[in-house]
Amino acid sequence: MSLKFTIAKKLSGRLGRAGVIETPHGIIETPAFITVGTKAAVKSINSDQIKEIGIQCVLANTYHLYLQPGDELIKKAGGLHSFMNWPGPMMTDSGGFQVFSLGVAFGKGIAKMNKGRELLLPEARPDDEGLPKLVTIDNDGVMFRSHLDGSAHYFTPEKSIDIQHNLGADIIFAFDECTSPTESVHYQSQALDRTHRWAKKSLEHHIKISKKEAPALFGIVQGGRHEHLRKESAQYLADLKVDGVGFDGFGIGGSFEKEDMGTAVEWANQILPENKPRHLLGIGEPEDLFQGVENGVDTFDCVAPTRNGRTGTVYTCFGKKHIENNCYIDDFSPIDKDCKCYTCRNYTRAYINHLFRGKEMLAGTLASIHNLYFVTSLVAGMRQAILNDTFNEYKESFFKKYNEKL
RNA sequence: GCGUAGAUCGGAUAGCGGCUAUUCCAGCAGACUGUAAAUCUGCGGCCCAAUGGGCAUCGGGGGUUCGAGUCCCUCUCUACGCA
Repeated sequence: MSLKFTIAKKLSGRLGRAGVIETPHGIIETPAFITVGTKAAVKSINSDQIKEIGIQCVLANTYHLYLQPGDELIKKAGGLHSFMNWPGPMMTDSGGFQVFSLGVAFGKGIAKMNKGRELLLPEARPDDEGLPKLVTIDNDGVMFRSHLDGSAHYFTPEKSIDIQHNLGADIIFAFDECTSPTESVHYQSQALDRTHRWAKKSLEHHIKISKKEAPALFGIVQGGRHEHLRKESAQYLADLKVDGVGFDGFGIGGSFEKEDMGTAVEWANQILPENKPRHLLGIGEPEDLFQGVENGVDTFDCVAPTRNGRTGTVYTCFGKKHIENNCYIDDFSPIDKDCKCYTCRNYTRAYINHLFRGKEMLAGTLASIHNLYFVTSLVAGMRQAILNDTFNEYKESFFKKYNEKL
């Protein structure tokens, strides 16, 4: 519990704020975009590149690293920072998202963010036919069947915390159940009770095993798209104390209908204590980042910049583009002419188009560097705009171009 | 000239008398939000009163058959072998 958070300036009329989180491995100036390095690697990017992009913090994943190479091995390596040669701040996710992604969402087209409300209609819900069951939830924990080799693993809050302590990130998360928006209010409520019980167990166990250089622990707000559940969750976690000690900060989780995300975040942040950092889990498209910041989110992590980059979609100030499309074959301009990233300073659309068509590994690297720079800079710009009292202008001028879709 | 084997979408292939011609690659487009992901999805001949329907199509031509990419004849071309 070595986390200091200070607010430098608030966004007038909204919940947003600019601040600084201090961790044992350095500071995070917020709002900040944190990149995902699931298996102790930001896919296709090395540490020097992460640094050069301006990324302040990397989030790795408990579930994946527990399965491979094992948290004990990473502990033996001296922890994640040393193992992956990343000296800056780190977070680890608890495995709660895999309860969702390998569970209800597995193979059924339910995502972190969903478009349209059809999913909510019972008759439109996808069935389980022919799919392996990889997740079984009970009140004490979750049985995962490894997606790698089918072996069974039982995760409890205590186990997740143990693993995360071994991994050694600066900020760790309580074990939670990320639910699908297709679930009924009744189920969401039951799942929320479970997530709260696990939050308490996570905190208890964390305190019990913490030594001097213990990580900071964030509790995770759930509750789907229901105002009373989101608020109940925020209140419960805000009030939760074990031996007088509460969470160091909070995560906001869930799988959303696109239009529900902002309100769910706002409900939670109206209740969560102002003086502790709030992390919005798994959100990273520009429009969502703006919504998050306005509604009081300090940090975000998301796979979007790297996954999009690796699969040929690049962010530009005029919207997202498929760099592999044939209109870029002989386009010798950079991905984004105003971008200062390594990729845009040195390479053309034509070259990156060629790399993708030729299936060169460098394609994913260059596109990921650009996308990470784009998103990181976008959020850094939001911070600066809050500090300068120009947030609305910043937002307006961004979307004026971004939605033009040239 | 003779013999042998072939010719199926841009390329490579499957099919061995039966209804909707297979798959892969390339091509074109799309998706991706706490990473089952350097992955996945759709399209791929022509026509139309197009959320659907119609007509084609297996080198060319002819034939056998209720029915032919598939069997037969013939021509063309390709590869290999022999002169």
